[in-house]
Amino acid sequence: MESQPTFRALADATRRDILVMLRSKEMTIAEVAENFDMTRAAVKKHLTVLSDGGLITVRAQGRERINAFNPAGMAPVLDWLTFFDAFWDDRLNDLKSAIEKDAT
Amino acid sequence: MESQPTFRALADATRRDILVMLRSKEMTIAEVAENFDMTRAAVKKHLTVLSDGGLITVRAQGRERINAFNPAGMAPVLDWLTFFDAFWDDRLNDLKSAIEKDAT
DNA sequence: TTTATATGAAACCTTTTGGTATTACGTCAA
DNA sequence: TTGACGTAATACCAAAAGGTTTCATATAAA
Repeated sequence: MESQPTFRALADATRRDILVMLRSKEMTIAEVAENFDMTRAAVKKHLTVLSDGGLITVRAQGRERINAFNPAGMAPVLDWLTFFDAFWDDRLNDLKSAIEKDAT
Repeated sequence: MESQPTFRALADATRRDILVMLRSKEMTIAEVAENFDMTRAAVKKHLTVLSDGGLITVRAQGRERINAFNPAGMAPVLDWLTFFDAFWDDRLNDLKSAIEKDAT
């Protein structure tokens, strides 16, 4: 699996913000663009990069394009991070409890 | 905490490779450079980016600079990833077992 | 059918990035 | 002290990245 496009997609703050937004709700390009101080064309470029990185899926609905967060796209990043066992070992409990707390 | 420099540092494949190398052994700039087909100056730039991202620490030892992996530098990335609870929920068991297996 | 809307796509611009080459500086060893 | 060595710093270059503008196309609505 080619992880480079995924890491590249996450390297930009705007794209990370888009992902956080899409995490809770699917959105059209125009809807995403409303949240940023840039043109729709620029936002569309970011969405393309996110799609190339496998982090979102895009489906057509009439003349609109529905962008949705794709959790599975995170896999390459997670796989890479598992190289750092000691780090994860220290952090795993914190992470787990954070998730469990959030699931309350 | 400013996470942008950390995400940026991880966006380049050469820098990720350097991190994997430093994970098991501290190295001077020249030692790191031996493993890549580029000049020491280029490698040094990558090390500077990694340092800016908090992913490595650098200490002087005579005329040499010892570069060491800094696990704590991963924190911003991990913190950001915890936004995606559902994803982590699906993957947590796999990750945990992978780590436990590796610790054998 | 006309017209407005949502997106796609290309051309263009500026800044950043990844790389080289060159030069200077501090340190170790003979 | 005199080189040799490891690194720092600078100038420079090509390509990629992030953005805008403009125009074309497809669909929705009047």
